[in-house]
Amino acid sequence: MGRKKIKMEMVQDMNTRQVTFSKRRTGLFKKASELATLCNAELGIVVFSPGGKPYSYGKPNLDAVTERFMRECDDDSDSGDDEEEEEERGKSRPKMKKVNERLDCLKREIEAEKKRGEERQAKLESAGDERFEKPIEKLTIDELKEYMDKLEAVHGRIQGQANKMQASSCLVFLSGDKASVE
Amino acid sequence: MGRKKIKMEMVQDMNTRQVTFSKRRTGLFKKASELATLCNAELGIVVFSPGGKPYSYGKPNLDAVTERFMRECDDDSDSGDDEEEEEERGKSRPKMKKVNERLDCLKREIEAEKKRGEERQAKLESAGDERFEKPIEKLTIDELKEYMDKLEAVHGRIQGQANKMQASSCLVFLSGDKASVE
DNA sequence: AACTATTTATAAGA
DNA sequence: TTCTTATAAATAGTT
Repeated sequence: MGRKKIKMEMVQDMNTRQVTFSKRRTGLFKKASELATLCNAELGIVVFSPGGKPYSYGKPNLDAVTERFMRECDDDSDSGDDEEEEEERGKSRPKMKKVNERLDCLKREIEAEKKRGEERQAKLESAGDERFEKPIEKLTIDELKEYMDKLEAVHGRIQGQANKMQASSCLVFLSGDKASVE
Repeated sequence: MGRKKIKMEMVQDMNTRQVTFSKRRTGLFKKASELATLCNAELGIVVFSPGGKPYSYGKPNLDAVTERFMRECDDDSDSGDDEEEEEERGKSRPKMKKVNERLDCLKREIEAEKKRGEERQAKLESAGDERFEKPIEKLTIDELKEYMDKLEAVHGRIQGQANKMQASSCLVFLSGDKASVE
């Protein structure tokens, strides 16, 4: 439909191709809008120009159409696509439903993990200094004795450690602040 | 473009509307395929018939176009949609990129949470009697002092507790084994 | 971007 | 649904 009939193959001249794209994209979107209006149909189009720029049209809007299609057509394709390679069917489409399920699943995992973590943290905290306080009232005499023995041992080790440390700090002090201790 | 010019409004007669949809959908898909061929452009279309049946066209196939659009056009809409209600912009589109980011983010959260959890678990397990052994060598003098103070305090409390317990055990002994101690 | 000779799409009818 | 065809609409090449 023009001065001449053209062959249906890629337009060679880059400039002409860009012009053709512009004109025909406009025409396509107009046709789309007419179809939508006349038949009260929902529809969405996405096109990438030869330069890679995206253009879209949608009624009532692209998102609504996309979502509806994702939701309703996860498994049934009534499409007339130009698909050459059919092999990896079912792997290509994102499938929002699946993605959302996965998201929910991950969220639940996180919650569970956090809860477990908090419980451990609580235990840890109550196991630290608390160890020196509450439990004691509930120990038997024998347990107290055992505990005492441990304390004595630690006490001794601490004394030793403290002595060693004081000794080295003395050395540091004596050697002035040029030397460092490993 | 037919025997008569028609008004651009929804075709009233249900039957005629269905026919119009069929013809125009065919025309639209043909136009789309021509645009794709002539300009070597990727493009995808989804239409819902008045009866709710979905039809799609895509080159090289719908999924490729959808994914590319999702990936590249999360924020820039060069669209000419018929959107009436603009209020909830940014809430409607699923936005695969965002979803994928969110997914990755959640995965990382889980990993981090699990690691923290394991660390806590490890600490918990080694926090029992180990507390009395390994850490000491790595404490500073000040920390040692603080630790000592705590030990002294516990020591005292244990003594007190032991005394109380011995006292009550004496009472128990004196009163025979009929009485019980609270 | 505008023009226009031609081609193409399609409304109505069968 | 498909075919036919008079007519409306789209557009290739030009300016």
